[in-house]
Amino acid sequence: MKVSKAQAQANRAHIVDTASALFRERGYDGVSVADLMGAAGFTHGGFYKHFGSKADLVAEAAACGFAQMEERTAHAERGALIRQYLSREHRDAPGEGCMMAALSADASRQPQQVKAVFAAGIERQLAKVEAGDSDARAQRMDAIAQLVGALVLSRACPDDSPLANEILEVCCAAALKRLAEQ
Amino acid sequence: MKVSKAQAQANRAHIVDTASALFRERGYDGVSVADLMGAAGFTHGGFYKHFGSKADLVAEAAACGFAQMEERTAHAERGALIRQYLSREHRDAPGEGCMMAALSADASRQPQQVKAVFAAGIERQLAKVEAGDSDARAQRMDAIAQLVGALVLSRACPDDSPLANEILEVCCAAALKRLAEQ
DNA sequence: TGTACATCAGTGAACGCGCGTTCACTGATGTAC
DNA sequence: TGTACATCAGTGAACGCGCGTTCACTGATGTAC
Repeated sequence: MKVSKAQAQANRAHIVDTASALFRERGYDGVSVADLMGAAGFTHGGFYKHFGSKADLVAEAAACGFAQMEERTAHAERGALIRQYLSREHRDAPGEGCMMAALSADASRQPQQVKAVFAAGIERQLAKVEAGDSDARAQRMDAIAQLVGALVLSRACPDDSPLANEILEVCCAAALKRLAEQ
Repeated sequence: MKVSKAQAQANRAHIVDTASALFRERGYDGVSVADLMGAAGFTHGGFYKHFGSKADLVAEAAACGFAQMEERTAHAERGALIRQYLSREHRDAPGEGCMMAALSADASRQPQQVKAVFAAGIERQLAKVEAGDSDARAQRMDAIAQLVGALVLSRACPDDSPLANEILEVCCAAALKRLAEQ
């Protein structure tokens, strides 16, 4: 049963979108092609009508994840962004959250092609400061590292444990304090 | 060919040690039982004379990795530690490096038992400040998050790329500055 | 506009492969006398 | 101390299973006349 070209294109985008969420939740090795296609509402065989291999999808899903992140944070105020980033909700829903925190470690074991997508995504986060202002760029880089590290560490602790929550609260306070001082 | 009890115990420790390095390099899913046993100098079948399952080893190798980290950093001066932590050498040799940076994301997808080992390891890092001094504890937690985040982000960038190196340098300078101010 | 045919997104069985795990076997170690 | 036997760490073939990938097939879409 063939579908219209427009439908096929929409289905493809839906598969990439589903992959970008599942990969963030379970890691690249934690999602099989059959898992993914099932979650997207298809059978596994059709995957290769859209992608050359699972590895190809990994890079595309990474780009999709970064784009989604950027859309969602485009119009937020900085303090609110920090609070949301280091919230329990964000920690417990990686599938819709930050690519850098969810998949950087996985990306570091992927081909250079995938790492390039991550570097481009990180660079766009840094590019939110005025071009050429190297102090502002450094300050932002430092702030992002602290946020990513705090989220990653909180997620490594037992679910909703005191230490997991303490890390979020303490690092959120520290990040907000630096924002105020800046 | 049986070996002496002392030898068997040493072999077991060697397998755990090898696993703790390989897991940090390739992630939990990137190391098979046969890979590991081969790297340790054995055939795969003997694995189950020492461990109930691969999952059991994961928790034990995590504890071993944290213990190794603690030994290696026990007598270092703080500034030197920061410089070493955010060096290219550390970034490019995760197998002998920080457990938090290499495996926190993997740990977040592992059973609670593994997460408990990570929480205990993180707690021991925090416990290096005077007990009861909550400001010092918070400051240390913040500092650790920034270091872990910087290393994780640098590793996600293409190997030895300008951005990967910039992240290390900028975050190292920021960490050292905060250490001096404190 | 209506009809005949080619296209190709999606299906689901099947492929080889590497995984975690099991097991019969080996032979030096450790023990009982 | 010397001898006979039990133990069990390590070997390597074999197991079932799920993986990524392939392929013959389906049938609505898109196209040619």
